[in-house]
Amino acid sequence: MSKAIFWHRRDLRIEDNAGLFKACMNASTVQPVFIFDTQILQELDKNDARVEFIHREIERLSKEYAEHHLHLRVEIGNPIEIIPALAKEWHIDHVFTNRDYEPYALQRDKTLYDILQSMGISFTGAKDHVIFEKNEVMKGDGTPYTVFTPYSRKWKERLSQEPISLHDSKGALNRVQGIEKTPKIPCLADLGFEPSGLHFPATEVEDLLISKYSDQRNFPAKPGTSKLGIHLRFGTISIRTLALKALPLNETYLNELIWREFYQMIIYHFPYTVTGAFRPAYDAVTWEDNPEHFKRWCDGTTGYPLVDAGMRELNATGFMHNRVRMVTASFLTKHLLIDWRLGEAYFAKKLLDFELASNIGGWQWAAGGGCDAAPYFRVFNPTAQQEKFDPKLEYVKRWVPEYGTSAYPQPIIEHSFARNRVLDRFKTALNKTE
DNA sequence: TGAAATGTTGGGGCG
DNA sequence: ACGCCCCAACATTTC
Repeated sequence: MSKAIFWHRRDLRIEDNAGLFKACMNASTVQPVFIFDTQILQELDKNDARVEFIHREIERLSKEYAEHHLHLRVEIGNPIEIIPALAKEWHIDHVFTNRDYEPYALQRDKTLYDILQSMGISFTGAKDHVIFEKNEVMKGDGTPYTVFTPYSRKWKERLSQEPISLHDSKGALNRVQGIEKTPKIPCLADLGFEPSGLHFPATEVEDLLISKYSDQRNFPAKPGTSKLGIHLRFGTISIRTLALKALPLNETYLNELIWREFYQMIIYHFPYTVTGAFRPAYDAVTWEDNPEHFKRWCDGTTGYPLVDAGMRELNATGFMHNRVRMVTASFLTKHLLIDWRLGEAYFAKKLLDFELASNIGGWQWAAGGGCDAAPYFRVFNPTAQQEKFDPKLEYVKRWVPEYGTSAYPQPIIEHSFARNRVLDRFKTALNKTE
């Protein structure tokens, strides 16, 4: 008759939840817990929409549990203190959770593991956030891949050998009882946060959108992308469910899910890439870091319409179309010669779907110096990108209504000058360290 | 998951 | 008919 805590973190659902299923199979009492981690919250702005999103999903999750005669316990504070305190209060034998691979989480979970072990309590993680974890798709010689294409080939090969199976965690709830008798959820204000006013994407995605994804995804004016990033980030949809759906429909869409796992694998095996270039020679680049230029990039007033539209979309919605993410990142690093870390931090703050590994990977791809990055001499022409991917200026006009009038600023920098400057600057940096 | 510079080809105008 | 030039259009190379 063992008693367990199931600790929700980035898996805010009861369906197809690997760790929850494991808990229900190994204990007769399973008490679900969620903690608003003040270590994380204190870093954020008061109107950070992601906290609002989590709060909303916690309310939903709590209601779902109530339908299964369980009541989610919600706490605010430091998990390293709260989990052991609850475990003691409830005479818990096991703590189950789903693994989180970010550096902060790994450190936190290691500390908690030691504390619980000293109390005689087991702490067990499950694979839930990815199809294949960091060590499951490796080269023949046992070292990690650093190039996407062969990685994805091996990933798909492995998938064909061990098909995805879903966990009936929802059904398994019927096997267990909880501890809490009533739901109690803090309101957003209790957390010190306020509503953002932003709209959150739906969890549903049409088969048709996935099928058309390859053709439509590059055109930011079209609803070609699924916007499921935030749901994958917080586990309000299951990666297994999504991959099963995408598998027969569109390989290009599936590849995007594989990119996500590729970058998580990279950041685990090469943790220095959180702060430095995958190829360290690129850390020798001398950046301009002009604060006035950075501000105009953030505000979307560079005088390059596609760049400005992208930044304004980000500022207004917490989302930016993927094609435009590449264009804005390229513009900041290569045209303005501003350190990719500044752009990365800005995206981290603004993007609802922010995922550390993907953001780092994407920025290093754009700046050069990443693993499997575009060579530094591939410089996007922001005007040509607009002509190719938003030829009718639909997207531009949506976000930059004054484009084409005298109210719209002149380009902050001339294209061919910037292009020659960045080619020269990178070449110098790379020669220096040879 | 580029773009620009440079090279090649071939059709048409023209003397 | 022929050579020559021009210049799209496409291909290749370079950054």
